[in-house]
Amino acid sequence: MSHPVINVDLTAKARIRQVALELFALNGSDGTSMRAISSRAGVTVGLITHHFGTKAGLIQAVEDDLLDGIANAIAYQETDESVDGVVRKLDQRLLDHIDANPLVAAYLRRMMLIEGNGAGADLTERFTRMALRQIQDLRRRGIASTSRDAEDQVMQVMLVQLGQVLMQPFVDQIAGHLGQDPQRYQLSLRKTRTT
Amino acid sequence: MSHPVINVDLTAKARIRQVALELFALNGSDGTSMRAISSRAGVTVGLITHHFGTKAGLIQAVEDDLLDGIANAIAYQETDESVDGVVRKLDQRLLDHIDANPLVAAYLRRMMLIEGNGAGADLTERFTRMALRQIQDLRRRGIASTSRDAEDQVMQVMLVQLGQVLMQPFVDQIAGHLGQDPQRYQLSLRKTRTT
DNA sequence: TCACGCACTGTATATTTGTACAATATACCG
DNA sequence: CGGTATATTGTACAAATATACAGTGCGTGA
Repeated sequence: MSHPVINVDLTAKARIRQVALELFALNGSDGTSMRAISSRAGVTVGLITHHFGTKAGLIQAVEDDLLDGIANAIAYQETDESVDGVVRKLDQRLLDHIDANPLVAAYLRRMMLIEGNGAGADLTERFTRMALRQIQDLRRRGIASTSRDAEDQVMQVMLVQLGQVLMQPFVDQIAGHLGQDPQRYQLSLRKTRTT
Repeated sequence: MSHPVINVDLTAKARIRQVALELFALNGSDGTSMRAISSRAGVTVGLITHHFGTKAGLIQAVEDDLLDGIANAIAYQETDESVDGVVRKLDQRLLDHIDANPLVAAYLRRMMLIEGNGAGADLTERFTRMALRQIQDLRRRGIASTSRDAEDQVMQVMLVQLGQVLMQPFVDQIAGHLGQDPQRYQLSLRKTRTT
């Protein structure tokens, strides 16, 4: 109920993006009006169109930011040396980043799981390509296993790691309705290759 | 592009419900206007309000129908006798029914995975309670294992069976973007009880 | 100082939405 | 046949929406 929760440390443009991500993740981009964004960000609607042109432009900007954040999170870091531990580190960094940014998780969930055909397909494709690029980068540096092909490794991290994160609220919800402790139930995914 | 694909065998009321489910599953209930429904169903907007009162009433009716269909599909049938095979049969019937009604799967996916807080929470709760009722019915008839508690069995079927169905498009989509054969990758879920 | 660019505001507009309602056709029952 | 309930239409309306645009304030560099 505390609507004008605005972070004055950010520029108006950044604040708009931040609020937009929040509302998009919560209610979808279709379900959030520019007026709702402007009101929560403490600006006028006109400023949004000034900075981002159109609503589609704002969505684009939000997704660019989101993907940049993930790319940075899972990028190569100097501390990565050992060949075998690096894949586990990659997985962990992705999970940490999503854990630290629940709005990112919610947005990805909405887009990747539901809007598979349509608006979300683009984001899913960009995410997939980005992950593939990062893994190929690690391979070029000789610090990611090359025993399996890169595509297989991408499927692994996206389905198993990301998939579990995306599904967890579903588990919690059902456990809640059954009066069970959600902590006791965790979903473990594995991709089975039917050769 | 063949918009007026109307099934004249159905009453207008049933046709409205059918078209509504289709559009709701595809674009969400917020994303589909009553005019879009009326146009595809070959009726006027007024008729929808006449039959269902309001848009919320239509959504309610669509979900009632959907849950009824599932309840019938997984209900006790005379052919069920053996104690051990009946749980597998229950799983299979749920999968068959969802397989035969992809729109139901799409609607459930949207509601249960995304709108967990909000509109979809109600449907998820109703679904969960219905599943619990069915399993308790089987137990009362003595044809479902009572070694585990019913809640555990519900979690099993909902997370493992339903969860896999809901996630499959996600797998296919990523595999498609990686140029892999989606058939080769299947997601297998299992719930781990961290006691 | 002044002119220019940028952030920002407020208003106007056309479109879409859900709902309400009066009017008409149709079927059904005595 | 007559009449009443139900199915169906068409129109009207207020609210919300995205976008466009003309204007205002302000800092910065020449």
